[in-house]
Amino acid sequence: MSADPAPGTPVRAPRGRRAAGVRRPVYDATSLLAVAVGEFNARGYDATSMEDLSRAAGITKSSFYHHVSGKEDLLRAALQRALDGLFAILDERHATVGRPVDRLRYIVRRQVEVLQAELPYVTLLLRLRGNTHTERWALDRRRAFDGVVGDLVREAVDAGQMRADVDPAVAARLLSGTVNSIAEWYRPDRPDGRAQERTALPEDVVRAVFEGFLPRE
Amino acid sequence: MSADPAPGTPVRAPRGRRAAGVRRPVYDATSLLAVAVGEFNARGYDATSMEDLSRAAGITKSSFYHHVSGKEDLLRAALQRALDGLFAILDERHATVGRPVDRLRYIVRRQVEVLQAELPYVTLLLRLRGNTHTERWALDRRRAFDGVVGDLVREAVDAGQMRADVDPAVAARLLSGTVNSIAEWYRPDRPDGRAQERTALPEDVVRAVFEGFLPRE
DNA sequence: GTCTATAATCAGATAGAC
DNA sequence: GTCTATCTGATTATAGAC
Repeated sequence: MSADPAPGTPVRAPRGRRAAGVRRPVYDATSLLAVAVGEFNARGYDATSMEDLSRAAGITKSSFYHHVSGKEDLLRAALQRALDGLFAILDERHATVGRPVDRLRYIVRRQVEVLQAELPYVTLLLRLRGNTHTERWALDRRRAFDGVVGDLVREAVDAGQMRADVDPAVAARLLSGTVNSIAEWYRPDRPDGRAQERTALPEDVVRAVFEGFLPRE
Repeated sequence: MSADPAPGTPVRAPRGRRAAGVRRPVYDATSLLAVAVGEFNARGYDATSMEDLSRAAGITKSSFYHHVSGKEDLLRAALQRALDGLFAILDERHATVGRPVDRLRYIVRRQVEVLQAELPYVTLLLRLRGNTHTERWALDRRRAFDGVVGDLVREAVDAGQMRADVDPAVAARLLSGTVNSIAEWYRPDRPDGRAQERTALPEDVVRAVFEGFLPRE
């Protein structure tokens, strides 16, 4: 911030001064990624321009480019984070040992938890259309994850631990679809006193999916 | 490419000749809508240009504009069709009389059937972000539909016809999410002999959602 | 009804001053 | 690190010939 403009300089407010009390955060690549992902999710990746992103960050497009290398790299970084979170589940102990149906139950619960914890990043992942190389890479990785879950469903059905009168392939799709659909409505920041809903949701999903919505008898 | 126009074919200038045997269909607004919706779903609405649409139809952009008034009007027409299909369900007899849980079961089954029958149009509806006035209008209508279903879930829970240990609001979201997620994988044109899957799917969904994936005892 | 040509605008990205 | 100014190409849409 320059102290005073030279005489004759158009009297502009000192560059970068903001409304009283509104301090611009000090950005780095990570915090700008968070801003960008928020915008991507609000408008859709393709409908969001670099201008939109920089405006959301409170700087110009050029300044934004000083921090990030481009729109698609932002996307890649966000999708990497989502995929890392999901694949980490598959390495956890309860996902690798035990009856297939119990491993499946565990993975579903953890999938909901990761979705809650990394909501914007997972949301972005779930909305990909596959237009660019980056999107197709992420879709492939996501399909690989679903493939592991799908195999587990088949195992559980074969072992008689899940109902056999629904095609295992269809069951796996419905299972993934149910979990993923949460990204379309779950919002962690409830202003009212519903904070505990967060911890209840994974168990609610597991119950609903495995036991159904009809009352226990 | 093509040697001669077939007899009776209007003799058009050589421009726009097509590969041998590839006859361009006679387009009207409806058939171009079908083409457009297919492209919208493949790439996303925002990522699809009018150039993409006209190329998919086999005519130039200008010719395409001769038939349709613009990109957003195509979207509106498609969404109208999807919404009409869904709202029609709510007027059917089994959706209006009987126990709440039975009406709900019926609506879910019919929702899957409409999704199958109007797949591209419903798919487009389910992917809206709300960027334009048209999109927000459709989202509002869609929320109204979900609201009716949500009220019915609450009624069923209050009547003891659905389990009460899952928040009715969450149950309604999961229910809608499960049904809607079908649009992301169901494809009516299976080349193999799986044609009957179409009639099985609605019942599979109803069973899975209401009874769960665990085996019957 | 289809075409070529083009207008008007906006996109992602960069140069270079400060 | 941020800015103004600009480049290049794509986008929606139209004009007007055939």
